[in-house]
Amino acid sequence: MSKQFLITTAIDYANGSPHIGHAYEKILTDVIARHKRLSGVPVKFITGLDEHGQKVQMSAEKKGVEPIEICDSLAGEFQSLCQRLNITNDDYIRTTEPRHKKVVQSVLQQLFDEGQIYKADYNGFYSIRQEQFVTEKERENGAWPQIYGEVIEVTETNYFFKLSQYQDWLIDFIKSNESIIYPRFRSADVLNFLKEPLNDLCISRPKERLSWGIELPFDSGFVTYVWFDALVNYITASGYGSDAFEANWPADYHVIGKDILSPPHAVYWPIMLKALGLEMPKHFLVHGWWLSSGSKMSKSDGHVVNPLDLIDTYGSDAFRYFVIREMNVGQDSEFSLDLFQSRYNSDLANDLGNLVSRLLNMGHRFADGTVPSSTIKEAEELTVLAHWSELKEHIFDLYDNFQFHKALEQIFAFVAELNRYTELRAPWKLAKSELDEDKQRLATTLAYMSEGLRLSAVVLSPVMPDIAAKVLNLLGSSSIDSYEGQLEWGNSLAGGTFGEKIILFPKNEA
RNA sequence: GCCAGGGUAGCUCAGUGGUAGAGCAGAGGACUCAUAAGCCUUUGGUCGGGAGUUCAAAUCUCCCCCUUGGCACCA
Repeated sequence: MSKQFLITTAIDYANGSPHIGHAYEKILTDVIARHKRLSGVPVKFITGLDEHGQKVQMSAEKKGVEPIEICDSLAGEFQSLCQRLNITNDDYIRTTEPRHKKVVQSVLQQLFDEGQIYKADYNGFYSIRQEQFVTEKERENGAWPQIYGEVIEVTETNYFFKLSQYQDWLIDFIKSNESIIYPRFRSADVLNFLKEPLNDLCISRPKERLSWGIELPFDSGFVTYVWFDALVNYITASGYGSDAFEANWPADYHVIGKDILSPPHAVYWPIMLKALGLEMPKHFLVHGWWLSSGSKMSKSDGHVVNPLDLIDTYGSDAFRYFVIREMNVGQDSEFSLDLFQSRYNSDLANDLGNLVSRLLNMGHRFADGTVPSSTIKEAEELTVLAHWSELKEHIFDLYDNFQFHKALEQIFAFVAELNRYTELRAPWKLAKSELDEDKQRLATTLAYMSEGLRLSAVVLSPVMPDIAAKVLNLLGSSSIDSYEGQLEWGNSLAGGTFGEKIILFPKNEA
């Protein structure tokens, strides 16, 4: 089995409902996965849910239910989000699954046997109310802030992972693999963090404090805590311990938010893998956040609009288009209903959707519903061909370098070119002419509009899979599962049947 | 406080040394196949502030301001 392209999202934490950040990360990862598949690369795409820990246990107690009930419910919500967004993940890993527990315990046992995990006392200040340790840094003028309630000094025994011995190795590794973190400037955060000596990592919690977790295989009085649970999901889902693992690992991209790069993904995780003798992931793709100063956006009525509601109102492809078009991967981005509607109306409805409408209408009216052949090539056609040639040249470079916002901008500049071409040719005028050359121009114009739209649909496929398929069907063609042979300008649509006229992006009266 | 990202037209953003750009919004026009869409033309910016380097700075250097993150046994 040859190596697959392995791409993962961070797994979501089961302590709240999905929001736009969760949706974005999945869409971004899905776009990359789809693009790779269309490029002919076998892909394994993993996402999932992180279910253990204090917060889940506490909210279960508060609600008077078992923790797993909360997790099941949230797993349903997150998986349903994936469906609504048309996410093509190949696996959905939940950290409460037996396969995961098995892997976690196996790696913990291995490291314990090798002496890389040891037992030690931890002395610190513990807030009974918050059920967590607090640090000296949080003390204000010698007193603990009120939210912590009573704070007592306690000594607790725990297990520690020998993180610190790998510090020099990690610094060297990151410095000598500059491209591992995208965008690169994020490496500075990690190296900055690594300037201070690392402490060994506390990886356990006594069961009296936390029972909702995976038991340490070598001490039933403890569960493992966060890192050796959540991060390990990546190798669990890659089939660690089975033959499949070879074909999957290492990850090509871990797609994560900027908040969890350092230290979890860029420090703990590489060191854990190093200690286990496994290969390093090839890249971390670090995205920014959606800023929603406009999250309470409806000025007139003051209602708070949940961005995820837009999926149902406008369709998943419109939502996918918006987040991919607006976000410069790595930077933060602004979200507002106005911005969404502006993109929807002008790019999707007016430019793309309307172009499809006018083509279908004219195709039935002036060409008996059959896609004509192009028979002539004059200046107008040459301009369109040149534009496509230019776009074809750059579009995949942009995709491969995560410049999706620019890629979409350029695809829609090409759609605008098709609108411009249509105006120049004015097929509605040509249709009134009896001249043979005008009939040829008319046929050619409809053929060019069709072919231009076909090619647009092809390159839009990773971002708007449903719309791309619909457009191709309306042109009498069928949806694609590979770019191969699809990118050349030609006459392949000729003779096909135009679909019935349809509004691809209806404008909602608001 | 330290480190990093961002601060460019009303809005969202491109643009890293050589006469300020795009899309949207606004204004005007011709057209009519189309989702009152599209097309053409056009208004609009002392490029966060200040100083410096240079023949030339949005772009390089320094200082400052605003903003978003990181520097937590936080997920």
